[in-house]
Amino acid sequence: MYTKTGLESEVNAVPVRTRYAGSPTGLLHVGGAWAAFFNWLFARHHGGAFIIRVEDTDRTRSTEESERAILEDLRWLGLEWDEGPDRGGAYGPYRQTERFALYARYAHALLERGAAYECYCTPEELEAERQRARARQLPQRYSGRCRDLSAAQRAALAAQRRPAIRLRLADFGRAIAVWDLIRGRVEFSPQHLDDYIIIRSDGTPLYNFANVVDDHLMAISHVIRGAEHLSNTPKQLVIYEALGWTPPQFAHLPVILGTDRKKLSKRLGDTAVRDYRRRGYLPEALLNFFALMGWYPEEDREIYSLEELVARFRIEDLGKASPVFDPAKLTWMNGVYMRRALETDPGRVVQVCLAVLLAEGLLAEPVAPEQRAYVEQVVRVLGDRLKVGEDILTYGDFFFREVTFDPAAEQQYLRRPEVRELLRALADRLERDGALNHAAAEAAVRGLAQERGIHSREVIHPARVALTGKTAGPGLFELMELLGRPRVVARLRAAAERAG
RNA sequence: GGCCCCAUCGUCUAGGGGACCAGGACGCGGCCCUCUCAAGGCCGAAACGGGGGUUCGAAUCCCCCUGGGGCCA
Repeated sequence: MYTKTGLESEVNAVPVRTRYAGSPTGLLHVGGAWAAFFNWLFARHHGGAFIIRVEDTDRTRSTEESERAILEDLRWLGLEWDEGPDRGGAYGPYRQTERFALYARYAHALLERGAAYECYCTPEELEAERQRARARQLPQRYSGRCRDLSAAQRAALAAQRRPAIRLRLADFGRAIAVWDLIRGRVEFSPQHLDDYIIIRSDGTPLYNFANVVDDHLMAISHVIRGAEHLSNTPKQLVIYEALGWTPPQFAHLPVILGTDRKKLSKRLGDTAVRDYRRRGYLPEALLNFFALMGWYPEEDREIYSLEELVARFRIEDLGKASPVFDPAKLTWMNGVYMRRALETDPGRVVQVCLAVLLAEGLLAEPVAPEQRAYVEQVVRVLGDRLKVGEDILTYGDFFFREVTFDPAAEQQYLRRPEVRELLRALADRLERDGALNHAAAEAAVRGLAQERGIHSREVIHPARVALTGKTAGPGLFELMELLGRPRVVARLRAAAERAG
């Protein structure tokens, strides 16, 4: 009955159409972005269409602002879609709240065919039922009380309240098999399934129903979604059959986990694409990283261009096990892309860093050309230390604001009796000289060290702390040149005051 | 509680009966480079959850257990 898919069958004549169906109840989650990416890859690989559908039936939690933010982040990632709420298409509307008439129509079709029935139980009664079942450690299933009401009973109840609509499922009579492109055949026995509500008494549709109606009406050929929906699939298949529809092919992706091995949650760090965007990650790095969760296009290789990923994508190659999201590896990968951009397109790195500086309030819009040029210089000096945009702050904040002394650094290099005098002497030397460029800075520092008969390190380390507040960072002479003589001299003298 | 899914280094994974005393990457440790850090180079520690089978032979196939995850308006 449900066998039309077949694992080994090539994608058939049906045009490939995939979709990302998210709820606009917050920012785009990395798990959602990951699923969206695989849908996008599959569609692009097959020259098909990628569709965005907004599942906003939960009106209390859905917002337009969230929808906008999600679309914006998807676009930022580069996952352009062919149809969606903002650009329309032949299968719209693309928001579920605009499709209620369709759900009502098919719910009634189900009712007429006897595949669904009206249920007059109240949410309170049902909740109480569940509580009792839980207390006795019994399966939490619907009693079926309204399944076979007589016309008279129904009329009596209808006089009092509006019914919900339930799908008839528990007495379906035979096993339901899901053919999953990743997992193979998964069989469910309807005895363990429950008559479930497809339309609430207030008329709003539930996920398992709206999803089926939309996927069918939008001619979705491949439903690629998280494994949390695998148990929903048999319930959905019953609707396809009752309505005489051919179901799409299914592929259930593993669920991305946090380092606690639980579903990725905010407690353990950033989980929204927006978080990474703000911190100065590159979209192509994010996508490359996503590709390596649950999939390895080739052996012994991690860096791929988008084109390569599109060309290689095969849904059968996806893994079944749930990957743990590892931000450290993402950061490493972003560094690879940043270094590459530094060589081929430094303007991009500047752009990413600029955004961080603006967000931090260290620069304000509009950014003047000379400010931008200054940032370009800082980026050049910081070089491959910039693994993510926000590294401009971790390694170079002192280029944009007064020095903040790292306590450990100060303790190690400024709390020495001879340092106060040494920094003053360096300031004196620099003040005497002309322009402060790399060579002049080096000459002054090395000259001072030689004069004192000490290693240049003895001057360099305290000077770095004096100028930057840190022990780590760009080369001293480069940063001195960029800082310029007035700031260098002032900071050396100020640090001398603190020292000793 | 019921049903379903999953299981190789800390993490992402390669592996689909002999090519594996298990390969790559991140992270971690050491060394080199060096004014520090970063990058880079070299080296290293680090895994087939357990138990039964099948087989001449199992990380690879089957079963059980254990563990993790998901669904049950």
